[in-house]
Amino acid sequence: MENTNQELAVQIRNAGLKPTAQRIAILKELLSRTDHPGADMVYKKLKGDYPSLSMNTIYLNLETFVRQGVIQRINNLTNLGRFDGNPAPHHHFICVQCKKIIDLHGVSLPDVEIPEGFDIANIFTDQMQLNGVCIDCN
Amino acid sequence: MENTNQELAVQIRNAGLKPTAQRIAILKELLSRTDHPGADMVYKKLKGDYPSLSMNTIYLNLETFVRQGVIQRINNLTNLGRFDGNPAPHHHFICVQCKKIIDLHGVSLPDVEIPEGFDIANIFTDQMQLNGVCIDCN
DNA sequence: CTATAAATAGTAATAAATACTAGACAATAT
DNA sequence: ATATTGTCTAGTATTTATTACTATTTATAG
Repeated sequence: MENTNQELAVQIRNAGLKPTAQRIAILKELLSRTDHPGADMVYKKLKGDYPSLSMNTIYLNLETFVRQGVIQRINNLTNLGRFDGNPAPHHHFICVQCKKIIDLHGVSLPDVEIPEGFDIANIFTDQMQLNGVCIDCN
Repeated sequence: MENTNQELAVQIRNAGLKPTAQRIAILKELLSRTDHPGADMVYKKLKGDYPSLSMNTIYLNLETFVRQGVIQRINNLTNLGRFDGNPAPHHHFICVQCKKIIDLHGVSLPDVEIPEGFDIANIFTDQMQLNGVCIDCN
């Protein structure tokens, strides 16, 4: 179920954006792969077809797509290393706005569907990260 | 329940490390605050008491502490922005070793204790990040 | 077709993290 | 006490990710 450029253009226009060749290519690339790439991975892949493509364009458009709800950023959390003096497994809540991190205690196995060929035993079910908006930012 | 330098030194030595003044200061700082700081935040705080302190020392020792299980890194995930072409809320599994990201579907509210003054309504319970080790790395 | 507002490319700047090296320090053996 | 060994720190240099800036180009409304 590959998306045509036509369909992608419509999707982009519906988000209130101009469907440029670069945007279509970036979105198509994101939709065609399942590895949740970063900016450089997208760039490396598209550079062949669009030699003049700028890294800056990738960053700008990824951010624009996120803002318009066309895609989502997975680690909106923070690009900074963050540490916890307590090494015991526990959950963390991360405010997507101010990047505040709050401890959450209690242990439970979330009821998620486990993908084919995937071993539930290797998930640290006591070390989840929950995203949201903290009291202060709300 | 402030830890004494004595106690911290014991803890560091138990982890097989030399309890240097810098290490004690870094660990004490991490244990005394609840905001899960990054390297620069620790540095800024300690620079006053230890003018000769190097940023490099912070990085090295934080990593050393993590390796020895004295502290934990919260976003071991990745230092890269990562994106998902599907904007619909769903869970993600992240391999702490190879940084692979895998979609997990299904929605459930994990049974965690909510801290005082915290609003459960602001947690995106359908956008959790689960950590673990993927099949390939295991 | 033209005007204009938005988007891109390219370069430069910033910031986080890592690499490297020389020197300092501590523990132990002599 | 002195020498020896290995570990740790400071300081600088590098790499890498990201953002900022600006001139040029492109898409689209009029």
